[in-house]
Amino acid sequence: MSEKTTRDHIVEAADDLFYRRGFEHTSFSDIADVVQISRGNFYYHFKTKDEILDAVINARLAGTQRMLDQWEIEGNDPADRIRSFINILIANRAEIKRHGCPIGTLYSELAKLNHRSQAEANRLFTLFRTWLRRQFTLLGREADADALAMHLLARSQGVAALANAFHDEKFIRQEVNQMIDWLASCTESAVSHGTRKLARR
Amino acid sequence: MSEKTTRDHIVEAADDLFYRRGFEHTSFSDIADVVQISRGNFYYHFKTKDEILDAVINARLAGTQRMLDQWEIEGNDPADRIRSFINILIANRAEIKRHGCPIGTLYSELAKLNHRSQAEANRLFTLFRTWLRRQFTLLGREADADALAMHLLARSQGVAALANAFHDEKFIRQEVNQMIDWLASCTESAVSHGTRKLARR
DNA sequence: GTCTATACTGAGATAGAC
DNA sequence: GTCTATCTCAGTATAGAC
Repeated sequence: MSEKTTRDHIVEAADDLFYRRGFEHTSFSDIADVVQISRGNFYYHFKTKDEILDAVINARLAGTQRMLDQWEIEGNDPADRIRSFINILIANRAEIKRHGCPIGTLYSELAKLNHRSQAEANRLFTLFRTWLRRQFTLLGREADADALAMHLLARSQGVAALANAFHDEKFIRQEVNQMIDWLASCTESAVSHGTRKLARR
Repeated sequence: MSEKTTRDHIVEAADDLFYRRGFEHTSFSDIADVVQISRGNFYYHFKTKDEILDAVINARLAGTQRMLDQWEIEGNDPADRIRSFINILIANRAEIKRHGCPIGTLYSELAKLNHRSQAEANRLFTLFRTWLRRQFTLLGREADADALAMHLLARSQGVAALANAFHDEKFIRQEVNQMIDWLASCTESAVSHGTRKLARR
């Protein structure tokens, strides 16, 4: 099983093109060229372009969830898992430099279009927010876990935006280091504030 | 003098619409409706849509420069001036919540379109970056002035992006307070590092 | 300087053959 | 499931009258 269907190929190509060129600026012809099918054939798989967008968002949601689950398994402690999040900036630095953050730029575009799938796209952010919030709670910062999660999300978004604008990978590394330091200071203050004792190795 | 010409009205309307709906998603008809002229009349003032975009970017550059000059006059010291920058997030919070940062979202869109005016749009970022860098230098942080300027720019971008995604003004206030605190800590460390003595009132 | 009318293009979408 | 042919529409842009 798990032979890729034409539908899968369409979603995959659309995902990539929506990231690199934007949703509105990607035409059926663009996707058809990549997938090597005729434009007409699209409508067997999707009734509208918006349906393709929803399929792409769902694919990204599923992929993101898988990644978070993986981090949950791999990370030895919450701080370790949060570092996995921070490090996606490094892992994807080349693409981020060229095209920004796939989540942030998609949301931004849909907001301008006042597109009905804005809320769906926002769920991508929420996935990270909720996951980070839980990690910060486990870190002994339940009082401000959500604020810390949002803070870290915002910094990542900002770094991606400027790395893109200035085509600067070194800036990503600089800021990632600062975020790692910031995370360490979060852990310390949690312990020193005594909100919760944490086993640290 | 300084009666607004039709051309001025077009640029003004386009500026607003490009911010709220995006460049590509704004049509000549949209602008014509606002300015109350016919579509045909456009081409007396601008030969192409791209020319309107350039005019909009130039208008934004001029407006930004005026604002920075004003802050330079009003601010009593560099820290005060940098706070003026941070506080635009508060001043524009309602619009940011609805449409994001006008500079960041425009750049992001043009990057996806691979538009030839990307570089022009980036000059908006550079204007802030250079100005902030000078303020941090005056603050006694010449060694890392540019890194601090980029850091602050990135945080502003991130805050705008998430405030937009989550429609959350309170988050803007939270983060602005943190940035003000961060700025204070910059000043302290500059003084304690003794890189430069600063007259502080 | 502003208008109306219109050309041209590329987009999303449909119909129906294979 | 995939194709070709075609429709419709919105968008940019042009021509030429006023």
